[in-house]
Amino acid sequence: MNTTGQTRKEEIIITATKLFKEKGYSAVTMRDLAKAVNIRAASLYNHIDSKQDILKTIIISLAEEFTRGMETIKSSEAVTIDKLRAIVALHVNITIQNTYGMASLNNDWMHLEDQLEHYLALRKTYEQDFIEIIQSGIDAQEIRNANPEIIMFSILTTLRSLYLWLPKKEDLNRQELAKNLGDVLINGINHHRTTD
Amino acid sequence: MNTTGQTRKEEIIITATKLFKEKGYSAVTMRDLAKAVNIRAASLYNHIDSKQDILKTIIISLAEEFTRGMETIKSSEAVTIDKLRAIVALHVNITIQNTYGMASLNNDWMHLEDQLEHYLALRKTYEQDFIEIIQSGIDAQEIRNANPEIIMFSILTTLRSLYLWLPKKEDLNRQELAKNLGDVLINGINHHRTTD
DNA sequence: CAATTAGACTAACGGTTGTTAGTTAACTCT
DNA sequence: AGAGTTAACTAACAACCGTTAGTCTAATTG
Repeated sequence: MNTTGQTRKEEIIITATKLFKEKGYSAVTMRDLAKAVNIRAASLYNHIDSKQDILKTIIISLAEEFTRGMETIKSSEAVTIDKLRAIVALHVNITIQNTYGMASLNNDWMHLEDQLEHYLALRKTYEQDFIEIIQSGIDAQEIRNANPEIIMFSILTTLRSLYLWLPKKEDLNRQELAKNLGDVLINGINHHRTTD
Repeated sequence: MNTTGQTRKEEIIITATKLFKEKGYSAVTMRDLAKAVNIRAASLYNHIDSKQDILKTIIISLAEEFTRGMETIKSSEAVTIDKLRAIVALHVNITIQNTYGMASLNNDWMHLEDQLEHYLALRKTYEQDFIEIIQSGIDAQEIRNANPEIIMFSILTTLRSLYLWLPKKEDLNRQELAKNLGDVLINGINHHRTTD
């Protein structure tokens, strides 16, 4: 432990996460990472097992966090619109808390080796749960009868890209952002709503 | 020219674009690329200048295509909603025509070297034009008075991610997709529209 | 205080990287 | 038919990759 309350291992992983966001997993070398934490490359291995292991730690912990959040939302009693708002808030919260890691989750998952299958399973389940929520909202005539896959894609890609954009809007607090974003995603932008 | 009507150089660039989509620019080696076009790595250099040059070709041509499309839309006489629908169609069309390239445009632009500034300038202008269209729609009370940056972000990230999702929906034709996606993005998904 | 440990270091490994040089065989054009 | 061009090849380059081995020093522990 140092004065900032984080271990060297944590410092290495956090620094790696930042570098991975900037250049992608493959373009970051262990010497890059070492220089960023002011030690030699070989010294990294006193704290971590491998480069691959860093990526695994970043991605799997995030993916499992999303999975836990979705479980809670899925099993709640809320109506569909509120479940969707809860999903928006879930993404906003996780992204605020780990902005850099979201880049790896989105762009570097294919470089997972042992854990690739596990990750893909988590993602598939997440998307299935998402679609089921939308479908039940359509059935209850709570949301419009549009293609549920298009709806999910539209919302989910926006939420997955939050990490790109959120750092530029540090003035917005997370409740406000989740509210505004939820409004736009759910109610659209059209003032008159001509196609109903 | 071969029987498929494409030069060897075009074949190399198209193959590279596919590989870049799957693993990212940095993780694709010239030997990977050579194997995929059934020649030796050194032979690639009879057709292309460098690995970097391939990336430049992919990204800059796409970015300039978007810029030209935006110029046309911007200078048209259409109302805001129709301009936004035209932007959706622009992305759908370019993405259908060059699905793989969109991955590099989204994820590998930071590996541009000489052309990085040029790319960033194009992107900045594009986003500014986009925001101006939204703002004039708000002023004309055509679209809701929400944060124009959030609106742009929400729409643009969805459109930028189309390449991830479009290949799975080959049954949908492009007009239908542009229509459905435009509906969802512009009119939202809420059946009742409670927050107006 | 002696013994252990944690965490940095240097040196080096086998492999891979993008790329160049030089060669050769097959086409194209006069 | 001869000259020139195209596009493949082998061989090799210097640099860089992730990682290991072994060493040294300062802090921690019994």
